[in-house]
Amino acid sequence: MSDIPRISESEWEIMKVIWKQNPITAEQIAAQLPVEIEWSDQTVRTFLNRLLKKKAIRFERSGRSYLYYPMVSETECVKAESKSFVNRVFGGAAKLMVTNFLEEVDWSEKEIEHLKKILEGKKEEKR
Amino acid sequence: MSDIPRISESEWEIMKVIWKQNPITAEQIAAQLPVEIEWSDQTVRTFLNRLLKKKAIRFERSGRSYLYYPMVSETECVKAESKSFVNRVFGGAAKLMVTNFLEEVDWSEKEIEHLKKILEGKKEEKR
DNA sequence: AAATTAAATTTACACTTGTAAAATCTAACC
DNA sequence: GGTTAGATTTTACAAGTGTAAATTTAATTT
Repeated sequence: MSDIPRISESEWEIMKVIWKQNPITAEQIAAQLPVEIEWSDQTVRTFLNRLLKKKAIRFERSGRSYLYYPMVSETECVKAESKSFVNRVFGGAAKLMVTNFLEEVDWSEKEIEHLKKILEGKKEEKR
Repeated sequence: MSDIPRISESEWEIMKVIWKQNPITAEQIAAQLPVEIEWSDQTVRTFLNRLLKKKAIRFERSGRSYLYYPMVSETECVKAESKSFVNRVFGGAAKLMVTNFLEEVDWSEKEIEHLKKILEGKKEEKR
């Protein structure tokens, strides 16, 4: 198990909806896509079929329509995609990447405290 | 200027070499790709041509071959690609992403200290 | 049971990507 | 100046993507 299929950019949009709520029908998925996405219903169904073929999702028939379920977890996919990204862009140096982002992002004081707390926790673990 | 062309996974490999060293010939690029990449010379040249077409690089003739130069900076591209990644996978929540990585990665104590220092600096900036 | 109709499946088509082979160009050498 | 060898450019082709329209299937309604 768990070799994650490669999910395209558009397919990610679909997956995010399914992960948030499932089982879910094609129609509901179309309705819950972010407003800036303007796909015809057919387009949504095409992506659903491709995700089915890739075994990223499955369905059960219910009345005249299908109920879709994820077959891969969001965590797995996030991990796989992150790995691919870090490899491509940072040559695998996840640490460089995080450092980069820590510096780029505009953190509030509260967030800074939170991050420091995480680091403290990490440090404890090491003992 | 500076609307970054979309650079594919393979093209990134080429770009990384060009960024590290330029001007550079096609042959040198092929030679400097990581060992695990086994592309024929033709393949490398195909990617070079695609990058030329996308205006990600340019060339100057030198003797019988070309010298290639980047037209987009690594920083710009890293930023663009990071943005696309964070949008796709974390719905734009860079902070969530960083938090995620902070927790996932196995940091050494030294690194933890370094990160904390960065955060301290960030905090200072806010005053 | 036939007709209707909403949903899924198949087909379509252009563009990108991975992977080169074939063709062409041209700087250099004789 | 013609030949050649090395380099670039063009062409190729299958798989993946974005975007749907056309077709088929099957649950509902009459």
